[in-house]
Amino acid sequence: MPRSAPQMPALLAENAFALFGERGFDGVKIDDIAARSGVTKGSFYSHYRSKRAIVLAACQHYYRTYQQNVHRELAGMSDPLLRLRTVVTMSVRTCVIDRSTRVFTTEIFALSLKDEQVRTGWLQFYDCVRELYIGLLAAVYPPDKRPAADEIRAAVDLMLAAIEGVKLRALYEPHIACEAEQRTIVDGLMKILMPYDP
Amino acid sequence: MPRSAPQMPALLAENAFALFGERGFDGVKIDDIAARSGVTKGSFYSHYRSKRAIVLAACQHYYRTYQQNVHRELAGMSDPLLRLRTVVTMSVRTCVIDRSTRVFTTEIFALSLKDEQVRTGWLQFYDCVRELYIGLLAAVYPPDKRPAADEIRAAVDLMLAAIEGVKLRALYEPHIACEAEQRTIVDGLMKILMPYDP
DNA sequence: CACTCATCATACCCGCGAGTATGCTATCGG
DNA sequence: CCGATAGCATACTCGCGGGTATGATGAGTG
Repeated sequence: MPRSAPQMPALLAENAFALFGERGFDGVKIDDIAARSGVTKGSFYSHYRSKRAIVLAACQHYYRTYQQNVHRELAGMSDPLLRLRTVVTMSVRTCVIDRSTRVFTTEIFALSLKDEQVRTGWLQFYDCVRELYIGLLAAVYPPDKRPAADEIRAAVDLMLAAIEGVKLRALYEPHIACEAEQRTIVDGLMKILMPYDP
Repeated sequence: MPRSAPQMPALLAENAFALFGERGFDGVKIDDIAARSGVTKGSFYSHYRSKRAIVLAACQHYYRTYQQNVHRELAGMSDPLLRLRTVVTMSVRTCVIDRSTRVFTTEIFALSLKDEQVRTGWLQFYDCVRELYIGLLAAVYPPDKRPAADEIRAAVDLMLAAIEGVKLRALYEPHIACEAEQRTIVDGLMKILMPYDP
């Protein structure tokens, strides 16, 4: 077998993700992805059947990376409130502050309008994130003071909706998407999750 | 001068808006827009210089139509709370329930990533809407019980952010984007605007 | 050492759709 | 009634980029 086989599909997906985040799906050609991975178009097509396939692969790469980062970060952390705030902070950093990811996810939404598989992939990821937040938020309260399950769910849904809104605002008012504002945003989101606590 | 001159640019913009809402910017060819307007590509280009130009024109058409609808609806209405709720309801109907507008605005966001003029156009529109909401919300309170200006602004910002989130969710869970759910959504948004009132 | 087959490179094809060149036509000023 | 011209149609060009055909290479296998 040739030189660089086993990592190549993953490498292509990773580079595709990076390029898509820079220039959007339509702004990236197969040749670009191949070139950045040190190969040419011909060999690209021996790993992926079409452009759509690499887009899907890039999505999977993003979903996997996100989850890995979350779980790595949470690994040695036990205080429930801190765990919650950590994940909120990560979400803000990933979805709002980081321009590349913002571009990528915005493009996914536009693509979801036309492509069912992209849509279901994102939905699955989104469900995971939502369940994660529900678990983290529930853990903050002692069992006897814990709000009803549907209240928790509603708070999480609202918070996730607000993140999308903030992400959008960041697109138009870039000054809110900087490190300095991060704390303000996180505080606002925490307040949505726990409206009656400090 | 020929037959149907003066309305043609507006007609083209209107049809472009409709088509973009059905199939997205890339899914619509100049020929489609021209055909739907009863002309051919040749004459299209005597009104608009490029595809980008018609996209901009379609955006302007959307912004103008939205504002006209709002002001027409509010015209004979004086109760402040009802005025606020009316506009929220219109926003939900326009942005969330109506699939075509949802597609159109989602595409605008993706395009805004690449095109400065599209971005500034949207920003201007968004500012108008925000100021409109701030005025409507302030009017609900009697002057002596009115919250601080920045509290009102924060509530409006959060509500608008939540609309974006709901719009996004509607893309993935279409069942929430139906007439039946409209009331629930509006109630939720009103609660964000006025958290401590019935 | 031959044989195989996955990986990769080179060189090509081709459809699509934005934009253009050119000429027709009907309305309007004179 | 007669040019002038804006609005329009027809028929083209052409670049771009996704996808393919074909052949080289070299690592594992018997």
